[in-house]
Amino acid sequence: MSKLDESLLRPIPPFRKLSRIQIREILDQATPRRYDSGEAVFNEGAEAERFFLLLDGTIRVVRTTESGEQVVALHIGSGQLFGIAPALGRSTYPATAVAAGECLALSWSASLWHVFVSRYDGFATETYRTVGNRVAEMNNRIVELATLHVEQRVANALLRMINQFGKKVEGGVLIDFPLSRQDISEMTGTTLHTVSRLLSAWEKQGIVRSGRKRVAVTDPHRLVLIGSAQS
Amino acid sequence: MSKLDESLLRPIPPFRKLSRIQIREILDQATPRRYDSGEAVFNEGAEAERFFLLLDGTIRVVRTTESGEQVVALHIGSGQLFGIAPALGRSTYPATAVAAGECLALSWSASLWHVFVSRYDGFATETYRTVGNRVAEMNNRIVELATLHVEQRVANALLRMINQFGKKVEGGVLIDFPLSRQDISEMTGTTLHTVSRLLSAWEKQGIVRSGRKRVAVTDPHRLVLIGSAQS
DNA sequence: CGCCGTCTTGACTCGCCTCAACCTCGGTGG
DNA sequence: CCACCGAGGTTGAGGCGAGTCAAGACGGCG
Repeated sequence: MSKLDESLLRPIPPFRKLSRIQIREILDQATPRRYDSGEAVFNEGAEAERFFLLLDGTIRVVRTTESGEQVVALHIGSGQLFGIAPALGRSTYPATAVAAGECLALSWSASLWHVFVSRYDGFATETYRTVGNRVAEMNNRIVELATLHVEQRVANALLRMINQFGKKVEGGVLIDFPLSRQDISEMTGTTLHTVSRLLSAWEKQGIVRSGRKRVAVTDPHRLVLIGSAQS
Repeated sequence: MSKLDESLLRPIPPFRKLSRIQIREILDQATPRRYDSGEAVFNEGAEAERFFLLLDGTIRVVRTTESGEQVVALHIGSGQLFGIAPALGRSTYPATAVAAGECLALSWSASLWHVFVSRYDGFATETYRTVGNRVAEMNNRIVELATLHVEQRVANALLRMINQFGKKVEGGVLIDFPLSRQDISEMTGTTLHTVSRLLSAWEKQGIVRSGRKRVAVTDPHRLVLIGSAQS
């Protein structure tokens, strides 16, 4: 196994205050691994034996209902910790993490969590800041689901995606990982049919351009209007 | 100001491992206060200067959309910490906390948070366990809102309420704080009209008994069936 | 006693889900 | 190299769940 470079962790908030030596320690305990598109990193309900840091790619966090429907809880981008059940005193993962596109992640044994927290200055604080952001995001989704119409929810979901994972291309911003109509419907609590209809309509109006598992937004401002249209 | 009794905090998880002397220290720094029904403890967006422990009553945590609609994020029962923005690295409260019925709470300056965490064994761990539970609950609500019908969501909301705040009375379990149709609709993302119709129908079937700001469940089992009815 | 907040109930409407059929494209194997 | 196949996407028709509009009853509090 080739040695991991210290510069990998340097810019990531939880590790920002650490010395080169400390980062070396942390890296030496990490297990790197590649995941194929669609592969599960861990499964809902499984023992939370490890926690993860995504180095490259995008992770989709999914929950499955008893009746087999899927709901996308959130997406994780590179540089973010995930699977941090140990941080919240849980012994099992609350959701399934699936690689959306090819991914590269480090992982550590869950038993190291409290070691990191107590030994490394700023690690806990920064990590809980991340948790706080996710909680805030979840709260917003609850409010959205409870008050907005499907059209607005889909518009907002796309806007969130381009903010988090947008990549500038000529004539717009591309969501930089494979994203099907079905995926979007699972993020917004609707059906792939309705999403397809909306994207078709928006394409005609020049707001988005989309294809097989690919969505680019060409006119974000119009989407903002749609997403916040009152009543 | 009369001295608070140490036995108040003893049974509460974050303080369970502490000595009598430590609890005394903590109590001496606390400010107790009573809140009238409907009074706000703190407001969404305000500087998070204090964090709270609810000693008695029930707190409703509410978010307001730009268009003025309200969404109930969760309810807090006695013995729970709330307004713990500092724990998640936030400097403002993400939601408004309103007393549902008369309440009594202690509060501490936010600057004491990191003191508590570092000085008192088990405080951090137990608190983050609480956060974990709330995150799990939020996740469940997202899944519910995204996949279930209104009838099922209302049934599940009532079940959650009787589990958390239920009080046995003859012929059923009463939700032990004032809860209007409007409140229930704000918890489930629907309208007070629909909630009223559902409760009327359930009352005819002998599943609930309800009145002005009062709901009691007489047949929880039937509600469970309604709440998980497939398709 | 009168008023206002809460609750109820009917009638109507429409957003979005369901059902169904078909299209398109990329990958695979003969 | 081409034919096939299946996953993903599109689009129409129809129906119903639940929101909106509207009117009135109930009941607690000042």
